[in-house]
Amino acid sequence: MAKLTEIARQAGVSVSVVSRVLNGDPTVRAREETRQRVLQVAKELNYTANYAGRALRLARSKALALITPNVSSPLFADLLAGATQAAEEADYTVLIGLADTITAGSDTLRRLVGEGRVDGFVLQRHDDLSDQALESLVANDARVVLVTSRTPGRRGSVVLDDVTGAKLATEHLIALGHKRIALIGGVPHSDIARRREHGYALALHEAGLRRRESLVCRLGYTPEAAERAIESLLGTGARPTGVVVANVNGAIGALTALRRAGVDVPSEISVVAYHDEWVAEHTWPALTTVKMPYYQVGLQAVRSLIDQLGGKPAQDLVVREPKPELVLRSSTAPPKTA
Amino acid sequence: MAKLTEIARQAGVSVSVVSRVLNGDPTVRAREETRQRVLQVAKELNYTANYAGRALRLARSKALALITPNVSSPLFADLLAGATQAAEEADYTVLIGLADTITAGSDTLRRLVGEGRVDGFVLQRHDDLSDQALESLVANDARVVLVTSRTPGRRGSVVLDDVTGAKLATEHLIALGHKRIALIGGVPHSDIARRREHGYALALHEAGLRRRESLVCRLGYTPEAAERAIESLLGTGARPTGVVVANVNGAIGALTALRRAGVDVPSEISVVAYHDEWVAEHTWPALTTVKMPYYQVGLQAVRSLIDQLGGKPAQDLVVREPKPELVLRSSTAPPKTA
DNA sequence: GGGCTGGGAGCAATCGTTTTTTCAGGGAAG
DNA sequence: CTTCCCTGAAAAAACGATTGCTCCCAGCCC
Repeated sequence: MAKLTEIARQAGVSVSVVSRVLNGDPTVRAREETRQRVLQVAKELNYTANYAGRALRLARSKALALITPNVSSPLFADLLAGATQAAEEADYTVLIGLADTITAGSDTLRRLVGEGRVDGFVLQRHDDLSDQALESLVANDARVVLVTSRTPGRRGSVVLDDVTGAKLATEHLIALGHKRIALIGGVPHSDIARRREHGYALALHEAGLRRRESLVCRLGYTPEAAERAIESLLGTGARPTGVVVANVNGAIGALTALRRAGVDVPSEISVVAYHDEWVAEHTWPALTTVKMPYYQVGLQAVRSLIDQLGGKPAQDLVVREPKPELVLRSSTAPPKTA
Repeated sequence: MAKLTEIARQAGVSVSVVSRVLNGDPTVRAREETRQRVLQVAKELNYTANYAGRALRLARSKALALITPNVSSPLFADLLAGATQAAEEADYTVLIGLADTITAGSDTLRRLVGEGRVDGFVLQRHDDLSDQALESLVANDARVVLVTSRTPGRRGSVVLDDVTGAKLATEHLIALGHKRIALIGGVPHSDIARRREHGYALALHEAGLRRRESLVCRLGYTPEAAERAIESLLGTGARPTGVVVANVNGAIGALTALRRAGVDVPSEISVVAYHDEWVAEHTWPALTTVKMPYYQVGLQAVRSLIDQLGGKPAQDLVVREPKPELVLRSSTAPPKTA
């Protein structure tokens, strides 16, 4: 690879001039002619700045890590795409870290920033990771932006408009005429789960429907949890006619459990899922979902993190645009008139 | 962050001694006592080597990039897990790059290695990426290991035992008594698709069954492609009673198309998918699949890449262990006796 | 003609590691 | 009493890019 010295030699100037010209330093004092020559030689030699040299000098890696509990979700793909876009705009590189290798005692995150490999984190925490556990993972002065979840304190965050999204899903069932609507939500201590439950409750309240505690399950977002939730809901005396599942993977599990129990969807029970992904189109029946703007979350999170690195205070943002969108498929229908 | 000089000062020795002690340099000459003191101070100060300084000096980043067309697949998650494991063993870091941002003219990959951000690539190419296009993406002297696919020439590769896997899937249908077995395969020019088709053909041949060209579709691995394939298969005079779909996502699309056409699975047509993932358990009917050892591919690929970085020649490997495994679910059954 | 200004460009320090080279002192061999 | 070698450790030279300074020179005013 061509180095600065090489370009300087061929252009007949000193390295400092080359560096300044290439970085567009406004304080450079060089004739236009010289500037062009430098640019020309750099292009000919196909120059790319050595990353280590720059990072060493600037004490900045211009890289950030996106930490997630699971990469294998189309939702994460969206988030990643947004993050990558924002990073590119600011000439940053995105590393991806898997949170399941980052257990409580792990110092992976500390090392990442300690070694200067990354300047900061965008962190999507697992539902089970408490605020304290989170703090124990990252160095005190590390720059962090949490996505989809919040944490009290000085870390930044970018979350979805969970209230509106969950409300939209619930309102869809209400509009169809459902009165007994269950919620299969996240684990109780999660702030995400609380917001979604709030949206659900809000929709019921505004429609003048009673919210029954027996219709709310809080077992988590996995298909297995949703299967157990369905079993429990079917066991109760007054079955729901509609179910809001606060996660699309859970909804897939719910469909499986309902099928196994011989309950037809949507004629006996309607199911609407929070989050949209391609597989929702291929379930049986195809899932009606609420699509949330994950791309935007990734985009904002990285922008916010870069702002933070630039010295601005951490922010807590809510992504409201584009708005949550109902994707109508075949898993919802009016309830059978009793 | 503590630096070498700081440790040296506190331990009362020079930086060079600290560096060598910390790196376990066998040629270091220091009294055991001195060595212990250095180690002690380093631990107290919680020292982590600055990555940029080291990379600059060694002209090695100790990082490698895993490039993939889509992260959002459980299969990729397996691959990643294996790759991460192998990387960790050798003290390397894994970056993930998205291939869809890497179009033909893109210099992303060149820059990655040109800037010295990574030492080499593990590359999972999109089915449509030809050998030439691939070569145009990476610098000539870049170290590359291709996964699941091969390329002629000096790049390394690690592939699945596609022949055995596809053969296993086909043999399962044969064992159930099927005689008219279709294949929904990959695009024609792909080496992966060719191997899988070969496995399919081999199974038929060994069972003394005729291979009919009309029963082989080569449209690719997407759900949409498989839907079209099903439509075309159903339109032919002599319908198959069993279908091998060379990719699980395709199989999901196939189930959708069959359902739409009113064809019952498995009573009218059996479907077996290549690759296993969690959602296969939640389709209707649940998909019988062949599970392939992706984790091992990731593991071997990174090991092979690191070997290559160490100066060993590139290798072409086939992962045969653990063996392809048939996961029996509900999408396959004996054919209706005509 | 001396001092000042401002344009044009180079010097050299610096970032944190690694690694080669050098050096001082002491003990053993001749 | 030299001469050598060995031990233990320090000094110094990279690696490549950035940036505050310095230096030089021409022109201009007084």
